Amino acid sequence: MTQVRPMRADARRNYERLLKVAAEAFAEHGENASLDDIAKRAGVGSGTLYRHFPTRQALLQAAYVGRVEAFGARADELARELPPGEALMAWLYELCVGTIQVRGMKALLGSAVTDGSTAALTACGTTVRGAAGRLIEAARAEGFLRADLEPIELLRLAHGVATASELADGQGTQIRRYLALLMEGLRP
Amino acid sequence: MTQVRPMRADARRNYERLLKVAAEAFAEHGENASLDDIAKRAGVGSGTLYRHFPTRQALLQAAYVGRVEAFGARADELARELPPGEALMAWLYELCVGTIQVRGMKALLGSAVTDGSTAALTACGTTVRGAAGRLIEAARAEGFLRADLEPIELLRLAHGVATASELADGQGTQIRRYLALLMEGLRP
DNA sequence: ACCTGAACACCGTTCAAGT
DNA sequence: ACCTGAACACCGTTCAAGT
Repeated sequence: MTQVRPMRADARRNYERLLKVAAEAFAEHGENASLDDIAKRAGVGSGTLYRHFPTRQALLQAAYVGRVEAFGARADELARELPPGEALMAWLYELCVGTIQVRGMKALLGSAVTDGSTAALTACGTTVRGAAGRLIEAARAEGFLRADLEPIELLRLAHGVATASELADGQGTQIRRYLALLMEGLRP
Repeated sequence: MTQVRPMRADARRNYERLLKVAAEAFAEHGENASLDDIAKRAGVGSGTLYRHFPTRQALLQAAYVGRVEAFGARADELARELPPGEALMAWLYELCVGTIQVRGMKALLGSAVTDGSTAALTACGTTVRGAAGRLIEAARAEGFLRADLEPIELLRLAHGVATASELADGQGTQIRRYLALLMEGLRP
């Protein structure tokens, strides 16, 4: 493993300010928020932004890792509170809500379940696939889910449900309905 | 009704060249193809492009109306050739393939089934909703489809299936599978 | 009536100069 | 080692001048 030397104090400060501002900017303007604007608002030169985050995806990912990991933790929480079928359903619902309502999240979660994704993105992908895998296994054991469905496939279909619901009214009012229709087709 | 005066010869020539070039450009670069580039390739000033097509959506729509109408005609063709359930399935399949493979089409079909769409876009929406409506009614009469599903909702869900399949491998190899899973959940 | 293309504002990205 | 910001290439959109 390559040891990561601690950042110089000013570098670390800039890094964190960039993340904070980026999260705000993506939330406000979506995944295409101006990078130049983010740098300016963080009080750094644009070169500094590129030094820390070479691509837009890298910044987007860094800005939202926390939220993605929260989804992972939430899966286990729901697994403790609810019976398997309901836990899976509740988690997918929350995931879809986040996909639509947290602007920028859709792009991130989308590429997290895309076939040829970069290694960097796989961090989010691993988290979310792991969480889904645990819920799915339990739901399957109870006969709520057919056997021939990979976790990543269910995540893609849920992403599709979020997309469909977004087309409906931009909010998430149809998520429950569309999710129920989908799950109906995924029974054993 | 407002009578539309015929265009001046040079205007009509430019209009058609723009459409032709735009269809190529969108197919090649997707819905965000450079408008400036389209104008240049069509041999007109950028102002001329804006005169004919005030927004990107207007150009996208004009460039692909033909294809959308072909989907409408194709629905009736399939209805004649196949039993209702299969006709609906086959049509949705072709629609999903188009959504993924014809770059730029996804944006257009998406906004055609979006809740608060502009009047201009509703042209595509009307065509595609009408076609879906006819197929759905027949499939429902034969007991292939639950009663509480609007045509536009099925179109949104199909759009979701296309999205999910796009995440899988960028091609359409998973469309049939995901569509089958969806339809399973839409039975009466 | 219609077209042209310069002009403006904006954005992403790179890199030489600076500390 | 890290930061800055000017510089470059590109894009969307408008509009005065031209036919």
